[in-house]
This record gives sequence, structure tokens and C-alpha cells, in this order.
Amino acid sequence: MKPRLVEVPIATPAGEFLARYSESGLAELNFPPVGRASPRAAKKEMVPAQIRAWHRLAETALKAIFAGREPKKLPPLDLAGTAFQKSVWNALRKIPTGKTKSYGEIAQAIDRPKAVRAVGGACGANPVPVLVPCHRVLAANKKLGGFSGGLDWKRELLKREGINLP
DNA sequence: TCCGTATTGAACT
DNA sequence: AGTTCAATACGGA
Repeated sequence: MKPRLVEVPIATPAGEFLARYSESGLAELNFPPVGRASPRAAKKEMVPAQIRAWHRLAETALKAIFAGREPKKLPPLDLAGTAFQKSVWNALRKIPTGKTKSYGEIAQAIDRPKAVRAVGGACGANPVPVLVPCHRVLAANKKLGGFSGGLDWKRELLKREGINLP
């Protein structure tokens, strides 16, 4: 039986994100729901101290990224996925703030040079956007490609990191 | 096993 | 310069 994730909202200059924590770390992060406050945010008093500590880190890191800076610390991540997906997400985290990579480069980084489309799939399956910077991955010709939360978000995030797109 | 995918690069208009 | 197409790896049904 699946342990219920604790949901806690994160306020950012770009809206209210929704973080979900498992017993071992941050498991999911959602973009702000369109024009609506989070329906069922956990009561903060019921959130375990451990998770509150993680939440503080997550909030700080998120705000740092929105300010275009590299986050100093991240909460532990509890990412559910296949080995392939995890290796992709791990590679994504190595992209420094303000830089971009192509799907092909990610594929090479995980030693599967031809799995470019699969890399795209793994990016789309990324449970923790922004903190795991799936938005810094562009197509080979510097085109935007796609984004789970909507391309507007991708543009916005890149812009805040000082990345200029053609 | 078949289908879709947040790709890519080359071949054609 | 824009469009079509095959190759390709992986995950979900």
C-alpha cells in the first residue's frame, strides 16, 4: 500500500507550487494550478518536522532558481522511476543554472547516444520539474521542444536564468 | 507486441 | 528555408 504523500504549497513570485513529500524526500512538484489556489493543502501543523525542514530547503532552492541563481542546497529527492529515467534525471541535475543542453547531449551523457527520444520521454516523466532542470534541455537546433507544464513555463524559466532564445 | 514520444539528421520540395 | 521521413530506445497498455 502506498504511503500517502504530504502536500505542502510553495509560494514563489511565479505562483504557488505544490510539493509532495514521501518519507524519504521530495517526491513530486507541481506547477501552480491555473487560476486557482491549491484545493487541499496539508495543514501545516500536521506536517512532520523532518518534512518541514525539507520543505524549507525546497522553497529556498525554488526561489533561488526563479531569481536566476544556483540553489545552494536541495532537499533529498525521492524520485520514482525506472533505472533509465533516474540516470536521465541525474544527468539533468548536472546542467548548471543558465546553461542548456540538447536531448542528444543528455543521451550521450548517460552512455546511450541513440536514445534521444527516450530521453525526451524521461524528461516528460520527471516528477520534480525546475529543481530537476528539465527546462534546460532544448532540441538540437536550439528549438524549444516541449514541456509538461506548458511551453510558456519553459520560456519563463529560461528567461529568468538569463538564457536568450532565438 | 504494438503504439506514442518533450528527437535527430538527411533528403526533398 | 520549410517539410517529410526513417531510425531509434524506452515505457505503457
